[in-house]
Amino acid sequence: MARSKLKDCDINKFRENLCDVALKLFAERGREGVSLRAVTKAMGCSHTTPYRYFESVEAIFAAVRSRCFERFETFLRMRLDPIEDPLEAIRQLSLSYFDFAFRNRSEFEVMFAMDQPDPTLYPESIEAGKKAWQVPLELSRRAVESGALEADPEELAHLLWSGVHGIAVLHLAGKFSVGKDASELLIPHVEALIRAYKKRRDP
Amino acid sequence: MARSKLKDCDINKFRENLCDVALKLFAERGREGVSLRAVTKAMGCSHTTPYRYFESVEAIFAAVRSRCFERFETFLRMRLDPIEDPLEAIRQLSLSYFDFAFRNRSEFEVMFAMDQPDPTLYPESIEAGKKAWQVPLELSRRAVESGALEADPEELAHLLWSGVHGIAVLHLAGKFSVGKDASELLIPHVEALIRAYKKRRDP
DNA sequence: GAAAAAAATTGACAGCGTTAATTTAACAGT
DNA sequence: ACTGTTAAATTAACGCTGTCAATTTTTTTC
Repeated sequence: MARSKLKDCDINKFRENLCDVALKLFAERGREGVSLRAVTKAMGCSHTTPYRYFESVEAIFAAVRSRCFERFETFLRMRLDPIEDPLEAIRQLSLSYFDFAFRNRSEFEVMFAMDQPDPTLYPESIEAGKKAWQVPLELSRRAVESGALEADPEELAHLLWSGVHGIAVLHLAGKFSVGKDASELLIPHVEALIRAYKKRRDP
Repeated sequence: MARSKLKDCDINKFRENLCDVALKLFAERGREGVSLRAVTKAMGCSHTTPYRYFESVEAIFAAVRSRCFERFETFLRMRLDPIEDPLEAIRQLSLSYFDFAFRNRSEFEVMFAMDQPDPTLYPESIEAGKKAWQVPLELSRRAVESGALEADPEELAHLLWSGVHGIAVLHLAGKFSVGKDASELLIPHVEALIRAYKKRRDP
C-alpha cells in the first residue's frame, strides 16, 4: 500500500509559506522582482526545493493567484457587506474594485495579466476567481430582487465588473495619461449602468 | 561641425525593419516567443546590433507598441468610417475592438499590458495611443452632435472604450471561462450605454 | 544501529538583457 | 591609391532567469 511520503499538512505549509513570501515580495519589489530564485532566497532554502511542491513556476504563480483572489474577495466583502442599500453597494463596488487594484498593483497584475497560461490547467485558481466573482453577482441579484433595477443579474454583474475592470487596467497601463483621470470615470460608469437598468414606471 | 554618423533614413529603416520582424514573430510565436535574441536571429544580425538604434529592449517594445497602435487605429477606421449612422458606428466599435484583440492577441497584449514601463518615457508610443483614442472620441462626438445621445463626449468615449476593453482583457485573461461568453456582453454593454445617454424628451 | 527512502542541496545548462572589448567596414585628406 | 580616423557590427563575458540531473543530507523503518 502506497503511503504518502509527505503529510498533506507539510505540503500545504510549505506552499502557504512560499505564497506568503511571494506576496510580501510583491509589496516590496513589485511583480518583476519576484522570481523563483528571489522567493527561495527570501525563504532561506535552495532554488530547487519548490520543485517538490510545485510542478513549475507557472504552478507557483497559479497558487499565488488563488491567494490573491481570496484576498481580493475578502477586501471587497469587508467593504460591501455592511452596506444595506443595493444601489449604494454597487456604487461602492466600483470604488473598492479600483481601490484594490491601485493599492495592490502586483496582486492585481498576477490575477488579471493577459499572458497567463491556460487557466484550466490550474483549477484551484479558477475556483478562487469564481468565488470572488460571486461578489458582484450577489450585489446585482440584490439590486434586482429589491426592485431597484430591472435586469438579468448575470449580465448586469458582468457589465459592472468588466467596466470597472477596464478602467482599472487602462489606468494601470498608463493609458489615461491625458484627459480624464481614471477615478473620475468610476461614478459615471456605475451611474450609467444604474440609469440603463433602472426600473421604469411605464415601458 | 558635427556630421551625423547615421543618416536618419538608415536609422528609421533599421528600426522599421526590426519592428516588422517583431510583428511577424508575434503572429508566429506569440508575445513570449519574441526576445531581443529571437528578433535579431530572425533579422540575420547579431543580438547587440539593435543597441545602436535603441536604448534597450524596453525602448524596442515601445516602438513596436507604437506600430501596434497605428495598426489598431487603421483597423478600426477601416471598419467604422463607412458607417454613417452614429449609433450603428458605436455598436460596431465595440465589436471591432474586441475582434482586433481576439485576432491580434500579441499586439493587443503589448499595447495594453499592465507591466509596461512608465509610458511617459516613450512619448512616441503615447502619441500613437492618443491617435487611436481619437476614434471612439470622434464617434462619441458625432453621436452627441447628431442629437442621438446627450452626453459629455469625452466621458461617453471613455466609458465605451474602458467597457469593451474590460470585456476584452477579461476574455484574454481567461476570466470568462464559465458563465457568459465575452462576445455575448459586447451588445449589452453598448446598448446599456446608449440607453443611459439617450436623449430624453422630458427631463 | 543499519538499511532504505525521502528531502534538500549543489552543479550544470540554455536562454535572457546588457556592457565592454574587439574586429570589420566606410570614409576623408593628401 | 594609400593611410589614418571614425563608425558599425561582431564576439566575449557577466549576472540573471527557470529547469533538470546528480549528489548529499536528513528522516524514517526495521
